[in-house]
Amino acid sequence: MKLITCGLPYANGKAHIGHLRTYVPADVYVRYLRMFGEEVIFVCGSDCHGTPIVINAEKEGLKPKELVDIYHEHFQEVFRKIDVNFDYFGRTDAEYHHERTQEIVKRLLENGYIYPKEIELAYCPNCDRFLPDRYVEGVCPYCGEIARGDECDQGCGRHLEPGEILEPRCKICGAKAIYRKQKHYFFRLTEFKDFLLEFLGKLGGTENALNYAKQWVTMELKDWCITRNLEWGVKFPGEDLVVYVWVDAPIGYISFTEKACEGRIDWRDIWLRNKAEIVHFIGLDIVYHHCIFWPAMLKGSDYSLPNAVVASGMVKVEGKTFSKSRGYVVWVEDDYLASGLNTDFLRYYLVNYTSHQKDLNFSWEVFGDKINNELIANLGNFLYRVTHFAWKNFDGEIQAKVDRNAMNAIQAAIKKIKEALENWEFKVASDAFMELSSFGNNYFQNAKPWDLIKSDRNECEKAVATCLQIAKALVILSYPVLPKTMKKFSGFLGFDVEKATTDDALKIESFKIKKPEIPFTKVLPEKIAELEDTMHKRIAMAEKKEEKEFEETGKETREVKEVVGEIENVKGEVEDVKEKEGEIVMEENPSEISFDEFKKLDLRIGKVVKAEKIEKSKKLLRLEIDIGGEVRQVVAGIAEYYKPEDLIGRLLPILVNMKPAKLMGVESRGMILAADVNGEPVLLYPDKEVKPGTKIR
RNA sequence: GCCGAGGUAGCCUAGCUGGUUGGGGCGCCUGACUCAUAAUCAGGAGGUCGGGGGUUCGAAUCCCCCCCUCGGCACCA
Repeated sequence: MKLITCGLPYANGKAHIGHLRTYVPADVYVRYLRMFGEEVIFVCGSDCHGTPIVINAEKEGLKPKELVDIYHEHFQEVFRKIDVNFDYFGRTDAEYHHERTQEIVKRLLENGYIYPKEIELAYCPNCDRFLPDRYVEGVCPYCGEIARGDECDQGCGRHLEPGEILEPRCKICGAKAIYRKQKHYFFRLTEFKDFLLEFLGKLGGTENALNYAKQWVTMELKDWCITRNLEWGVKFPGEDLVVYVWVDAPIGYISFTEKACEGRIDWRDIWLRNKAEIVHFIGLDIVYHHCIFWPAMLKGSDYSLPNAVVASGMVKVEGKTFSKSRGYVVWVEDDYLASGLNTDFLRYYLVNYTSHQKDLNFSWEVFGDKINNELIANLGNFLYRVTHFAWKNFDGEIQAKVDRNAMNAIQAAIKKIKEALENWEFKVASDAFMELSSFGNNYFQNAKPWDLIKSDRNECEKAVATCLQIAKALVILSYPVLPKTMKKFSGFLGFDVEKATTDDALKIESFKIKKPEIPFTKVLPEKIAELEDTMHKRIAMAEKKEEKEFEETGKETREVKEVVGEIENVKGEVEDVKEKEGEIVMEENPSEISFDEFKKLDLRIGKVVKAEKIEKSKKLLRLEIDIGGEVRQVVAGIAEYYKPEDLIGRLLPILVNMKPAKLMGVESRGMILAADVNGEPVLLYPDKEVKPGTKIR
């Protein structure tokens, strides 16, 4: 028995092609396993907790559950339409899931892997909330430099425990933060280091996941704070706290298994008695949670451990890094489903484009080419020409007389698929049936049944029977990738592929063919053009929006912008995860400042007199800048974009009364102002030559 | 800078425990055929296997150095 799970979609946004990159191959894998006679349970569900959901719901004027309902429904609908067929698709805000989570937390407590610890959390009385580390600024107790909550990032680099920092201030409103003691709970991750090293040595799955995980474990592990100050989530037993999302989310794999097993099997066989192979399909961005936190939690609560973690590579769109905010995104519902294209096309593209571990590039042009020239021209055409020929010339009644070579080819395809699955190579599996289809076309072409029908009806029947056998095998072997189409087409061949196994592909029987229909309709070039157009418009709009935002925020100080920017950070997948992990996410602050406040900024034009790279750093330049009679040393993170020699003699706006800081051991007294274009600094220059030291206002 | 994963024809790639002329698919060119969704079949052009050294009778494949891409860590006041 095997349990296959997929990383839970976070219920605060719509499904895009990046999601499908892991769900579709997982579904394909499950369907193949079943076809090979394996008993499989396939579960997934919505991840419903966490701060971003609470905040998003607030923004929309909804309760968290109401927001979750929307996206839970959305994902279910998307999966249904694209034939990703879970045995159970649950949600982590369900009662049964809360129970399971609490049970596991209790077990961890009993086993001594969770301990309480009073921590001092910075709290801003003005904003009336706890402040996450990065929104706290104060003085390092070790070196006296300015530091942020969790780390003396500018001075000695020491890690700071909550409460250590002196003179804490709220970075948002500037008010003095106070410390409030609060009891939180920690998971003893550090005790699992040896276990994890051993465990990862035998864990199966894709190398991309395993290599990362091994790298993490060899580095420093820290005990993990697993409680949060929130209302929304799984209550921590006996406290007015909620369990951290990343604790309860993977437990969904267990709770959803329970539901999927109801009335059939005992889920304990899987999760407590180790009687099933457990495989997690995930995206590359959540390897840490699945290879480190999760196995440690399972181990600590005496549950079964996963056997494999299969991580899919990243998705690119039109050759560019996937990015929602920049418009490089393909939405499943609004783009693909709305286009009316066969959903099997997308499945084929996602599975067949490249190896599961590698980056997948989604391009509408390539999509059209692959579908029309491979899937339809080769496979679709073969299925249709053969069945159509049999129906037209033999009334669909064909006696079983199959060429042995063809049987060998089918056998070889099955073998190739089986081996490919063992290596998580879904492209190779789909190539196997495409090769068999080529074999079929070849066979048909060489046999020339259209000639034989006139000269030797018996020989002709043999050729057709052989091709029909290949067609039947093709329907069966491609069904996991193309379920919708092959379900329908198997009807023309007189069987139901949903009930078929790979053995049926080798079973020789006479055929009764019904009048076939074309399995796929071609993707029209106009359709591709239309979809590309939608995409280009979206990208253009995103660029415009970015410019506008820049204009609006351009007047603010960089510091304010940074803080606001962090909240609005939606550049892509990975950042979503970071956002989800954020300790306590702040609400947006309108951050209007008065003229008096503005006057506090000593902005001037400076002239670069010297510039050099700081050794051992990638981004830092050490600049000496003439700010009018005085030469300041300033460190700027622009080395990736500007050469030191090009900067000498140039004029720059500079914030002179910036608090001094140390970066890589070099003191910086001042800050260069630059436009931030997707993280790329773009320097600004005065319109005319002005004297160094000229005030900016 | 450190650590991973890669760099093979226009594109996606196989090969990577060294050994006959580096395979396949898409695209491209030519021919054949007409059962079929201008589909199919045959043939062909196209590669200094990132660059440079080295080991070897022989390297895409092993060793060293370098370059580039992607990702993680450090770091953008």
